[in-house]
Amino acid sequence: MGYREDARKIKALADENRLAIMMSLKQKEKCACYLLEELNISQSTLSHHMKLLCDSGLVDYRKEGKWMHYSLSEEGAAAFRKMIDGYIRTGK
Amino acid sequence: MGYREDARKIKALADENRLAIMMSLKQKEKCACYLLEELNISQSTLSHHMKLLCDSGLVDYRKEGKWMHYSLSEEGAAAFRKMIDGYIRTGK
DNA sequence: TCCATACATTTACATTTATCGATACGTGTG
DNA sequence: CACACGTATCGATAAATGTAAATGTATGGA
Repeated sequence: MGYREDARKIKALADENRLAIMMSLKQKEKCACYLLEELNISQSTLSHHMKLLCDSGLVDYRKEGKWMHYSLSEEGAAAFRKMIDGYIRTGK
Repeated sequence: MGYREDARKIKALADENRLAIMMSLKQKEKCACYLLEELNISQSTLSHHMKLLCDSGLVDYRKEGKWMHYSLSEEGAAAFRKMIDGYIRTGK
């Protein structure tokens, strides 16, 4: 019936820059200012991308003073994997 | 560096109607005319979606006379899973 | 308290994408 | 060959998305 929510989560990963962010976060937790130096995008654009990734559950955030620290969510990844598998796995 | 190709493949799955198509194909191979009856979209729109899914490698096609038969690709699914895991799996 | 810093939100705009009607293409049938 | 049928492609349009400048908000330091 409603695939909207799943489509929204998948869309969170369906962007070049967000994939680059995920790859960067694989190594370790990073703060927004660090990600901003790695990618060639504006601060507002990065903030937009991080919001989508966090909303999808794939990325966790931790606020420390003025800094936002982002990291991959293992739980989010597990749920994502499971969700994807529900669509691409053959058989019942 | 170049995440464009992966983003394109993920985008193939990032749509409500295409998720519905994948769920339908999970059961068994289906011809386009059958899918057309299941979904509430026009024939040209379905053709567009099927092209994206086939290009991503997630769906195989088989032409039989006038009919196009679509099915999930196990190889495509395996490659997709692996690709996704490369982005969401924590650690190196 | 004033200011600089880090980040989020708003606004506007350009590009991409989903959609459909019309048309073209290919295939089997009479 | 002419036609019907299934599907693909083209052209146009509306909606969604990515982007950045401007502005707002919160935090810490002088």
